[in-house]
Amino acid sequence: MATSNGSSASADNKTAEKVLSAASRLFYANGVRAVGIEWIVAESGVAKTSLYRHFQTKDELVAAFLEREDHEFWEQWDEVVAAAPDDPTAELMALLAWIGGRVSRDGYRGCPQINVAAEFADAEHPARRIRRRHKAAMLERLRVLVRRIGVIRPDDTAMQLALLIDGAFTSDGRLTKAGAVRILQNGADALIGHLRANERNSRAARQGSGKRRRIVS
Amino acid sequence: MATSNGSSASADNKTAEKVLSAASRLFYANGVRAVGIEWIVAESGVAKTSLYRHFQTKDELVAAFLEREDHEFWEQWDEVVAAAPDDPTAELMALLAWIGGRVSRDGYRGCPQINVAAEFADAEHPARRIRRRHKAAMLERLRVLVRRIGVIRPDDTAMQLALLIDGAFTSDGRLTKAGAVRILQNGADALIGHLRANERNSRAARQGSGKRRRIVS
DNA sequence: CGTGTGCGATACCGATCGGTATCGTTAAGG
DNA sequence: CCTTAACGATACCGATCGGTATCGCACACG
Repeated sequence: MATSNGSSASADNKTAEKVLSAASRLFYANGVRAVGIEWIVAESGVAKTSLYRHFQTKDELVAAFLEREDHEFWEQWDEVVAAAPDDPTAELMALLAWIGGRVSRDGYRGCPQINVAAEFADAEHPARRIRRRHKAAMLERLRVLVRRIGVIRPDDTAMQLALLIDGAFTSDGRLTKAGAVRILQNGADALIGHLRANERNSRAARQGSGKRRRIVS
Repeated sequence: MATSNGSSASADNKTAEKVLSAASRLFYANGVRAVGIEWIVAESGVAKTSLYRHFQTKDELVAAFLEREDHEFWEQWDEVVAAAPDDPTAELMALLAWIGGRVSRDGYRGCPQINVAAEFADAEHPARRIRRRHKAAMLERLRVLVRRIGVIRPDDTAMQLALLIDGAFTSDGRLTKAGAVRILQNGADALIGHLRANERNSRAARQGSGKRRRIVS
C-alpha cells in the first residue's frame, strides 16, 4: 500500500525528497513568499526542471511542506504519549514538556502552520486548509484528553489549553526552556485543576504534581 | 510639541495618511509581501511619486503600519481600563472581554504584529523590533496587573495570560464572540484564582465571577 | 502677481518572480 | 546491448517587483 520508504509523507522519490527538505528549511526560516524557486533549486542541488517534475506549482510544494510538518508533529505527539504513564494528567504534562522544549529551541521561528497560513489571504488556499485541519485535530485531541482527566467543561478547557499552546508557539524567543515547561505545566494545572470534577483527585494531583511534571524533561 | 492633527502616530500629512491607511488595510488583509507598491498606489489614489516622498522604502511603510497598530492598540487598552471599575481583577476581565470581541470580529486575521513579523527572517528587521517591543509591553502591563491582583508568582502568571491572549490572536475564526470572552475570562480566572495569595479573596471572587465577568461585554 | 512647493502622470530601470521549452547526459532494466 | 525514463543545464517567457527620473500642473502664500 505504501513504498518501502521509511520517511514521512510524500516525497517517495530521492530527488523529490531533496527538493522538499530544502524547501522546508527555507520556507520555515524565511517565510514562503520570501523564498523563490531558484533559491530552492540552488539549495537542493536539483535542477529546476526536476523540481517541476515532482511539484507542478510552488503552492503544491508549500502544501507538501505543511502536510509533512503536520504528519511529523502528530508522529512526535504520539511518541510522547506512548512514553508517558497511562494517566491522562501525566500525559498532558508530558506533552507540555515536549512542547516547552520545542518552542525554546534555538532557531525556533514559531508554528509553521500559523506562519505560512498567515501569508495567504484566501481562506481556501491549501495552506489555510491544512492549518485549519491541523488546529482542529489538536483541539480534538485535547478535548479527548481533558475528558479523560474529568473536567467540568471539557470543550472550554481544551480550547484554553489550545490557546496556551498556540501562544507558546508564537512566543518568539521570550521563553527559556525551563521557563517554558514550568509556565505551560503550571498553567495547564491551573486550568484543569480549577474545574476538576472530583475534588479528591484534584487535591491529590496538586500535591503530587511536582513529581509528575518531571516525567519528561 | 505635536502637530494639531488629532489622528494617530505618523502620517501628519493628508497624502501620507491616505497612503498609510490604504497600505495598512492591504497589508493586514493580504500580508506584506503579497502587496506590491503599485497596489497601494491604486488603492490610495495617490501617485507613486508622492508615496515615495513620504516613505522612502516599503520597509518604512511597513514599520509605520506596525507603529500605528501598536499605538492604537494601547490607546484602546487604556480606554478599556479607564472604563473598568478600579479593581485589578475587574480590569483584567474587562480587557479580556475587549480582546475576545476583537478576535471574533468578522474579517479578523490575527495580530498584525505577529503576522507581519513572521514574514521577515532578520531578527533586526523593523517589523521584528516593533513586534518585540509590543509584546514586551503587553507582558509588562500584565505583570503590573497580576501583581495588583496579588498572585503568588506574578511573572509566570503574567506570561500565562500573555500566551492565552496570543493564542486567541492566532485562533483564526475558531472562536465565536460569546465563546471567546467566556473562554478567556474563565481561563484567566483559573490562572489567577489557583495561585491567589489570600484564600479569602479567592473564594469570594470565584463566587462573584459570574457577575464580574460581564462588566464589559 | 509671481513663485515655490507638493502632487499626479508616465515612462523607465535592473532584478526577480513563477513557470516552460529544448536538449544532451546518465543510469537502470530487460 | 539497447531502450527508456529520469535528471541536469540553460535559455527563455511575460509579469511583476521595489524604486527612480522627468515633467507639467495646481494652488497656497508672500
